[in-house]
Amino acid sequence: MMNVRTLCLGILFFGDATGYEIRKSAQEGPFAHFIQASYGAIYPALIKLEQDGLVASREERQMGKPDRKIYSLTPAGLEAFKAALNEAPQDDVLKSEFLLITLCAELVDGNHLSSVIEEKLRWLDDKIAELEHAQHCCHHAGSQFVVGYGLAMYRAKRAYLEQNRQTIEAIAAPDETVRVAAG
Amino acid sequence: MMNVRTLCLGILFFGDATGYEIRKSAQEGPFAHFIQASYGAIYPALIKLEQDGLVASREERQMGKPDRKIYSLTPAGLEAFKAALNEAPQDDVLKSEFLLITLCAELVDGNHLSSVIEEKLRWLDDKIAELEHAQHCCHHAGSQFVVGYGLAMYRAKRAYLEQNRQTIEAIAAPDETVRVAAG
DNA sequence: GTTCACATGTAACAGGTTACATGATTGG
DNA sequence: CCAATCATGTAACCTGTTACATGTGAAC
Repeated sequence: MMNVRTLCLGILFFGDATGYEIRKSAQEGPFAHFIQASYGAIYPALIKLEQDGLVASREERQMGKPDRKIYSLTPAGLEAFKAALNEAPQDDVLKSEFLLITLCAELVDGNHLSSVIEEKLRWLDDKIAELEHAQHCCHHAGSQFVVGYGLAMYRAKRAYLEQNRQTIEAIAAPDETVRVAAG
Repeated sequence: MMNVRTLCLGILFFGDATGYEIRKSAQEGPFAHFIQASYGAIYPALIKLEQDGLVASREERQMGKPDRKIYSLTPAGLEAFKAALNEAPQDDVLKSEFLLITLCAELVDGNHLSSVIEEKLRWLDDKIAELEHAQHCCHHAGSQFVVGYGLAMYRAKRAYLEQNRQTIEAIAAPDETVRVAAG
C-alpha cells in the first residue's frame, strides 16, 4: 500500500501541490520522518495517477520562474486513498546504518565512533526543534498526533544515546588499530 | 553501505552461519528492528561474497535434514566490513504505514483505526518483551547498546500511543461513512 | 494427513534511486 | 560569477521482493 502513489494522494489530501512541493514535503517538514520519495519516483507517479483519474492538474505560468503543474485530488482519488488507509498496514520498517556501527563498536575507530555519535545527537536536536515548532503551528489532530509520536521517539533516542554512549565508546578500537588494518 | 552484502558480513562477524540462519537473524531476534533481508537477496549475495573472497563456505551433511552450507568471514571479509563501518553512515530511514493512517485518521473507519492501534500495542509489547529477554541473555557491549536503544524507542512509542490514541480515535470516521463511500 | 521447520537456490518482476537534460532568477 | 532555489521530466540502473522449484522429517 505505501508506495509513492499512495504517498502523493496523501500529500494532496492536505492541499493542492506540484511535484516539486510533494517531494519537499517528503524530504523536509514534520512528516519526513516516516515518508520518503525522490523526483524520479514522484513525477512518473503523478502522470500515471492523472491517467487513472485519481488526480487532476492545471498549469500555471509564472514570471521568472518555470511553469508549474498543480495537482489536486479528484473524488475518485480521495476514495482510492481512503481505501488504502482502511487496509491493514504493513509493519514499520527501520533501516539504520548507525545502529550497525554501534553494534560492532569494537571494529570502529574511536574517533570515528565519537564523531558519528555527535553528529547523530546534533541531527536529533534539529529534528526535535523542528517538530516542537510544528507542534505549535499546526492544529490538525492527525498531524499533531504524528508530530508528537515523532517527538516522543526522538527524545527517547536522544536521552538513551547521551546516557549510554560511553558503554560503546569504551570498547571502540583505538586509533591505530583500524588505521593499520585498513591500510 | 547498508545493503545485503554488508549485512551478511555483519552477521557472520558474530559467528559462522548458513544463509537460512542469516535470514532468521534479520527477520526475528534482537537486531531485527533495524535490519531486513529475504532469501532471494541473501543467497545470491553469499555466492557473490564467496567469489570475491570475503567469505568462505564448508558443506555439512545432515541426517534427515537437507545439507547446509556454513559460511564464515575471511580476513579480507573482516577488513571489508571494518571499512564499511568506518564510513559516514547514511541517515536512518523509517517507513510507516501506521503513521500515515493516524495522520489521516478522519478518513479511517473508527473500528479499523482502533483495531490497528490495538494490534500495534500488542506488537510493541511483543518486541519489548523480546528485547528485555535479550538484554539479560547477551553480554556483548554493542548488542546491549543496540537492544537498549530499541527498548527505549519502543517504550516511548508505546507510552505515547496509549496516552494519545483518543485524540485521533475521536476524529475517526463513524462506521457508515467509510462503508458507504468505499462501496 | 497436513502443516511447520529445515535448507538452498533461481527468475520474473516491482519499485525505487541517481544522474542527466534544460533553463530562469535571486542572493551572496 | 557562482551557488542555490524553483521547476519538470526521462532513462539507465540497482536492489531487493515474491513466487516458484525441490525435498525430508517431526509434530499435531
